[in-house]
Amino acid sequence: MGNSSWKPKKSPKSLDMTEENFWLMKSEPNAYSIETLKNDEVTLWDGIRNYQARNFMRKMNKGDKVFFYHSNCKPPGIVGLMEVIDLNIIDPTQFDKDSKYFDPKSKPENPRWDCVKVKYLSKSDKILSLPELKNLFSEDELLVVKKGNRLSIIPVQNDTAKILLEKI
DNA sequence: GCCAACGTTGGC
DNA sequence: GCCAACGTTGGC
Repeated sequence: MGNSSWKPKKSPKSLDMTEENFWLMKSEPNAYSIETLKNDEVTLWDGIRNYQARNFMRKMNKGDKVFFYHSNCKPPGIVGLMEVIDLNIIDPTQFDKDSKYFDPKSKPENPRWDCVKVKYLSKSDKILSLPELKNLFSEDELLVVKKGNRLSIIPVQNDTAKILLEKI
């Protein structure tokens, strides 16, 4: 449960009507879990190799809230909340030959992949399971949790986000 | 620039 | 382990 009393921020950037305040990002807990983030406190959301997901990260603002979703596990669902604290960071793993995210087609003079930095806010007492999310999400939002969908980042509408915040 | 083949994701 | 639903690749 979050202790916070934050509100959707009113920064100068929010004059931009395309601003999104809430997002959902997926990670397999085997690869990176909410517990790991809690220990790390801060992490780079690197390794995203899907253009649409990358483009969503490019639309993020500092202070945006992100629902952390555990995928490919039992049970899948939202397990916590984090906050975007830094933007437009070149993903270092694309140039790391030892990384599973190494991209030989990406050149340092023209990097293909970038990402955001997030910080831990809270871990849910109880997982918000996929069946529950299917009832709460709009059609667009369901795209991220659809079977076989490779999109791992999606904007969450404010109305949906308010409901989710009550439940995590 | 089409599209068939292929690889990956991820719930079930 | 199955397989639907995608994104990517590459021959033409």
